[in-house]
Amino acid sequence: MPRVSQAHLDAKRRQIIDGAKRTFTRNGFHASSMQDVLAETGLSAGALYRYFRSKEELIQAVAADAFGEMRAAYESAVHEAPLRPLPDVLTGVLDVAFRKQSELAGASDPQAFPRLVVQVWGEAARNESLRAALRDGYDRMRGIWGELITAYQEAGQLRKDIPTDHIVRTLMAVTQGFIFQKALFGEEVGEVIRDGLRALMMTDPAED
Amino acid sequence: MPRVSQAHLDAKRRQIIDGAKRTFTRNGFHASSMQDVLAETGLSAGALYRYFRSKEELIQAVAADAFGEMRAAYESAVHEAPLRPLPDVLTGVLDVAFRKQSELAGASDPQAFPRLVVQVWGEAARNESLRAALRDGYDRMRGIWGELITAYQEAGQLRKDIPTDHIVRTLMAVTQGFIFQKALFGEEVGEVIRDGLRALMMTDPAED
DNA sequence: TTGTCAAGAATGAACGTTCGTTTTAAGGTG
DNA sequence: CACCTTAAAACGAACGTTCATTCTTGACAA
Repeated sequence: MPRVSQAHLDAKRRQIIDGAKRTFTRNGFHASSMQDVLAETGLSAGALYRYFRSKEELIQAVAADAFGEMRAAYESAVHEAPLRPLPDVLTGVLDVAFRKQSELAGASDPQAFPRLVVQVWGEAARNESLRAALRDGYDRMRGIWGELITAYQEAGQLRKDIPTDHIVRTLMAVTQGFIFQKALFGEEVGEVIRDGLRALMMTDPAED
Repeated sequence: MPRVSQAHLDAKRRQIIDGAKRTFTRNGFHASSMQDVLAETGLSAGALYRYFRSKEELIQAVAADAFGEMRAAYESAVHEAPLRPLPDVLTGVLDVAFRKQSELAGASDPQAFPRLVVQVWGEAARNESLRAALRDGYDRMRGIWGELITAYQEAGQLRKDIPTDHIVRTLMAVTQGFIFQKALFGEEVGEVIRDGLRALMMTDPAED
């Protein structure tokens, strides 16, 4: 019989992941030492190693957590009012993702989450199993977004003679690019992405 | 008076950077040890440390080198035939960047260069001075691309009532997103980006 | 042309440090 | 008391870097 409740165990795990997140955001996965993580969480080595078998496992958990937040943002955009302007949809994805993180870490640096995401990308570029996990997640997103884009195509708002998935990947590329720009340069993104897409889509200026 | 020619010194430096590039591409900056780099270059520790004072300095050099190749690709696109279709311009940027790297490393993995670029992004997210260097480089690109996009706007191919820089940043975001996608998923990018932009821009299907 | 030599370039074992992880023992709870 | 959790010290391995030493180079005297 366990000495502490499951809820307590879960909370502890969360505490570790949150501290590790802050540490890794600040200094990357491999330039952060376990001692850095321990200092940030306020735990001892023994305590942490009860919940995570290795640094590798902790990295996986943090990366999965961060990616999960991103995926939730992408998927929530699908459930908004149908056929609203595409620029607003993309802006919404980034808004949700960035806001979510701020809530979690408590009024944190608005660049924090994008920076963590970029770290995850870098880690995925060298870690096959993380890369496979991201690929699965993105495949799922592409499927869901495919349905969304199909609706725009059938409504005559996007060309029908172009593969839906190509449009999806291009729109996702826009969001990914802006995550990068936010992470590195910190400038505001919402207005830019909305304007940029509007210009490309030749939306009638009178619509604004 | 030096005992060996400047050309020899330069070649040695290039040899180190190339070996370090391969190593860092494979395993990231901080998960690669100096011994990994030494094995890849075929040099001894002392030899390498004659050319680079520290691992940090080597990382900076490799990152600057990789970023320089990207910047060259972006800038070369500006000097192509004016006002050709924007989707082709973006495809051209990525083509140039990816081909350039293949030449250098000799018929290497087509994902190698995008992966290195993503590693550079991750490093920039935690390294202030590298981040500042990237910001300078991107600022310059934005300026040059601004002139390009202004031409499209004045030719009536893009809305004039939207800040040029917002369009530039959005187009750059597309390329950055596809670098990420290529790095992680390896799928072909040229066709996708061309199609995706065409769909967004509502280009008349008959044009194809 | 050849032999000599000073100085630069390269070597690789060894250094002190810090890494991720394990062990040990005290603390706390049912 | 019985048992689990935690803290803290300790571990061997691996890290980035140095340095005493050996090799290599090219100018120059003969």
